[in-house]
Amino acid sequence: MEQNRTSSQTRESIFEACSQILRREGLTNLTLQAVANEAGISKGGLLYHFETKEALIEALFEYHNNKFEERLEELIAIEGEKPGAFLRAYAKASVEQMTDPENASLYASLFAAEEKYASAHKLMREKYVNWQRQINQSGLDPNWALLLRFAVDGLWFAEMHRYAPPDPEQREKIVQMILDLTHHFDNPGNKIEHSRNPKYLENL
Amino acid sequence: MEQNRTSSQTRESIFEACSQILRREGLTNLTLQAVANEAGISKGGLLYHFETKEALIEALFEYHNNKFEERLEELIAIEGEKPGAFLRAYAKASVEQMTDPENASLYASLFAAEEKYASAHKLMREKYVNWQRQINQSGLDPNWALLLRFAVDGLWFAEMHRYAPPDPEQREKIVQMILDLTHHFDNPGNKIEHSRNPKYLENL
DNA sequence: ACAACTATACCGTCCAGATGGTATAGTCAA
DNA sequence: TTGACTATACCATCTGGACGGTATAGTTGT
Repeated sequence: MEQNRTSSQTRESIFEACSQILRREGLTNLTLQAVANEAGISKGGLLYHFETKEALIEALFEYHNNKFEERLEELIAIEGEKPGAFLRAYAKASVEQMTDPENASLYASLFAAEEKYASAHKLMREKYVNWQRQINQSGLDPNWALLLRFAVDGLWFAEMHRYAPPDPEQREKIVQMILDLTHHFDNPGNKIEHSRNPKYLENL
Repeated sequence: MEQNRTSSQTRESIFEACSQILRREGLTNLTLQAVANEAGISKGGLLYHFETKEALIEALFEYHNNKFEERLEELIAIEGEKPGAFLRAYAKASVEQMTDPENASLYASLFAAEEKYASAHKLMREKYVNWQRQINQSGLDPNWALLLRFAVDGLWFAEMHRYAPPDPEQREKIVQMILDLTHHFDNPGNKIEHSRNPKYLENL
């Protein structure tokens, strides 16, 4: 006879089952029955672990977020304490995620799920607030840093939805440009003035 | 007796009905019956105009896309033929859309709908390919132009999902930065080299 | 002018299938 | 004994879609 799995093993297999279904068939086909089948348990067993579908999806978001943040922490450690370190780690972690072609459809489905499941959306918004706080504290001019965050997020957006994404070579060049640009405006005392030839351009 | 509306009047009211439902209640509640109620027609009448729900949603995407592109054309005309003109118009049109607070939830729902309705997704991907082509031809260095497009799209992304978006003042500053940055690298002959102090920074 | 006809713009009803969720009774290994 | 399930039956609700029918507008032949 097979041994019963532990609760945490089963939970992990449920998360992977959800992810597989989202990759293959999208959010529409993510039914409780389908998840149970994919995870090799019954629907009753699934509902033993997650009381509602919304609770399942919220936990799924936590699962993927934790993976991303663990990788982010590693990359932050590698970058050290230099100005812009967090932003560079954020860019690298984002690119790693989006580069995996299997992930594009998974993340597209997850973002779509946020529209339906308010708790998942709330979680993501809190994550972004937290990342934005760290971007603000990364020792760069806040406006410049935010512009670079948007460039990263926009690249993610393009890859995720396959909206005219760059080919791999161009993507690499652009990522390198973004990383390079985090090495400027290190002095947070720099004030940005807006004119035809603004100060933040002269400083480069 | 009341006069029948023309087909195009009814279609417009159907699109607006869809949009209102998406703004208020999201994609989950965008049912044929709900759309019919909101538009003041019956479900049968709705299906007279759109044979399937997917056809309705595809047409809804075309409706909103046309509005965006009409405004984009206006702004392109205002910018004239200068290098980067398209990118500036694209940025301005995008900001105009996202600035309207009612639109945030509408667009979030529309993007979520793309995950479910392949024809709508296909339409959007083609639009982006077209915009990207014009960005490439706008007289800026292609890599730099794409980076700026991503900054615009990332801002849109943040506003749409309410992912730690900037407050209005900061948003305005960042938009101004993006617009300013389209005035550089006017010479498409500029080649970008990647080093610790790349050429594209020296040129500024 | 007017009847005959056609096309358009709907309405109201019905339906098979799927969904999330509940309830219950039982299994089985540690 | 208890935690971790399985298996099955069931329910209320909702969904997109198909259908037959109807009212009005416009066109055409005479």
